[in-house]
Amino acid sequence: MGNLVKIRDISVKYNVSARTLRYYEEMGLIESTRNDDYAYRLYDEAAIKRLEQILILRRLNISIKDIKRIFSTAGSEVVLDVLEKRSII
Amino acid sequence: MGNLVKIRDISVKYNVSARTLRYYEEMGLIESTRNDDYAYRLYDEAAIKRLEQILILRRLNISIKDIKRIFSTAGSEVVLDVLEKRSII
DNA sequence: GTAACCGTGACGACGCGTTACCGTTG
DNA sequence: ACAACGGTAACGCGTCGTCACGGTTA
Repeated sequence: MGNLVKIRDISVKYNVSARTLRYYEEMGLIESTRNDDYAYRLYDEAAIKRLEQILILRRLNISIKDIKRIFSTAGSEVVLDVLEKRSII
Repeated sequence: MGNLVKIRDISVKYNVSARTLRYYEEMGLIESTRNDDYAYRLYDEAAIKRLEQILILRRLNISIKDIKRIFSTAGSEVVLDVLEKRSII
């Protein structure tokens, strides 16, 4: 259930550099959990789902800032769901 | 009918620099007519409409290349019409 | 202990869209 | 004289790559 994944695993699985993942976090697009007894970034299910959406939007050439706006816009879940279901691009 | 407009008039009306307009043309986004007896760029209705669409898409942060792709994609007129009618942004 | 890993911070590169400057041309 | 032309340079921004260096984990 509480499946926490390290940055490298994410990086490999989604073919995104760790640098990019940290950058996305720095830009406020994604969040990682961090325990006190574990100094590294850990990603939960929600974060991973977020990342998948980000990657879809990035593939559509949408800028980080616009993605942020999309996430912080009410009703965007619908759009994101559509983008997820339909294989656009 | 055949209302041809000079670059400066376009520039003023749409608040776009003449340089940018030439750049758009160079990138293949827009076309200007050019008479033999008049060495300067002239824009017809179609070109102006094009430009309006370009400006809308640019305001949406869509790159020049993507705009080109949109223009050269069948069925994009619908999308462009929608964007025109609805005041997105 | 020793690899392999991750953290932060900084610097740099590249592309893009645009502006600024300039001499030239109509 | 006044536009518009087009070349080059430069800018600001965004998205990372990369390196250094030190701490952490397996």
